[in-house]
Amino acid sequence: MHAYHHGDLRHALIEATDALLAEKGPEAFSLREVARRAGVSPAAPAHHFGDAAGLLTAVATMGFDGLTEALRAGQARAGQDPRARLCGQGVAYVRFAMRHPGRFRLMFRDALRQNDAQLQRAANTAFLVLEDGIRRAFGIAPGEPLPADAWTALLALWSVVHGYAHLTLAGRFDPLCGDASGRKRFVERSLREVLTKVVEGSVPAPRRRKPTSARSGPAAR
Amino acid sequence: MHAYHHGDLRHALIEATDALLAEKGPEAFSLREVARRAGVSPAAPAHHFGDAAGLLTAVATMGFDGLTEALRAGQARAGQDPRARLCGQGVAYVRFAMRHPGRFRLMFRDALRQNDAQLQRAANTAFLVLEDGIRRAFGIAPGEPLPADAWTALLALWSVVHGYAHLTLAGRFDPLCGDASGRKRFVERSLREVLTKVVEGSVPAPRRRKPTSARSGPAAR
DNA sequence: GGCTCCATCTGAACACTGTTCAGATGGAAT
DNA sequence: ATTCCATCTGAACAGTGTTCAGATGGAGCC
Repeated sequence: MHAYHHGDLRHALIEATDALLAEKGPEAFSLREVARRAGVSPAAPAHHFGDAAGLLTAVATMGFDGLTEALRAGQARAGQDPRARLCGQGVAYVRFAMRHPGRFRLMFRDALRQNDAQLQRAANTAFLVLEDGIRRAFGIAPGEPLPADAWTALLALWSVVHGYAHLTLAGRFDPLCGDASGRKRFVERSLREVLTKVVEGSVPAPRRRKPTSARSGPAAR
Repeated sequence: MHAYHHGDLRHALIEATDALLAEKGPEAFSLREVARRAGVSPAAPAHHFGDAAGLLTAVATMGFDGLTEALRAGQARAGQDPRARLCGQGVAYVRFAMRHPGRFRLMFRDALRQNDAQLQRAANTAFLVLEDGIRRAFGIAPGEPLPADAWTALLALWSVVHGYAHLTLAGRFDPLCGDASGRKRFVERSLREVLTKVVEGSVPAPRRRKPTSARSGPAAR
């Protein structure tokens, strides 16, 4: 009954791709394999995504949306102190990468359609969460351009979490922990220290208020 | 006369691979294309490298050797101040990535034979240059284990340069500079600031000496 | 109801990939 | 001069992404 007009094959293909990515990694991706898993002919995906790159781009877009959500949650869980919130974002960034290694690595490949509008929007949204955190910490209103110090802090924070995530996934830290099994423990212990050092080095401490009220002033939205 | 026994086909294949990587990137690598460029049958590489992964591993190993050299040079060019030397290494790391994007991206793929002895040695050697810089800055003798602060600084520095390099190559900073053409200028301007912030935040200032002698004391080798 | 339309999916084809393997080749050691 | 053997070929196989004419069947219209 549903050999044709599968329902939403589009969604099924995206899910199958994500599953394949999760268990075999992005290098082992195969369009035919995905079609096989969705129980469909190898030519079927072309009609929905045009290309293998099209399908991968859709999955990566979903990935960036997930990252955005994770960053927001990590930020919110960290309380009100702007620097703690930035650390919360950083931890969330790396945790996201460790929880979805295939997805994460896919998101920064050039096998994607880099000029796809949806992808650009999703990636930019994730980036804006970080920028928003920086604005808060530096007391810059949403419209204003960032001063040099803020740019530097933004780049430093983004680079450090991205590098940490990428190096961890590439197994480059494995000789430092207990060879890939204690990886999680190692990350939980060392990442926080790295983050606080970087944040303290490039983001100014919040202006002292009486420790009674938690509000941070009229600059914050 | 040289249809057979090419001389050193091994070397020719490595060079052809590197050239292909430079102009098309690692995602477009093809063993047959490399064989074609070396003027040889598609089965020839198998005898020297066994596998496509074997050839790529050899190229990546060469890449790590080059990175080691670049780090040493960048460190030496920065003078005697330990923190300046660390910044010099960081700049060299990112410049290496920008000069050899394909090579660099290949070096952190999992299409390699990660347990290859040569590769591990080469990668570890590059890492040790960075560790040596940290030892100098913290005044830790080569045999001694690193204290927690030094580990944190090492991870922070490595992560930040790696993340910066990777994000730049992925084009993730292009919206921030003049869309991919001013990339070089942007990097030269912002990287240094990022690096000094991170280094100053996680590496202690050298103990004050009279500004006459440049020697840094008996702790340094 | 019957009808047409059209997005959706198939099946076969094409060019390409990595890998394997029996055999040709020719330099080097005997 | 002859044997040996690392080196390389050519053909084969399975698997890949992509294209395209045609089958399928739901949705909308008369």
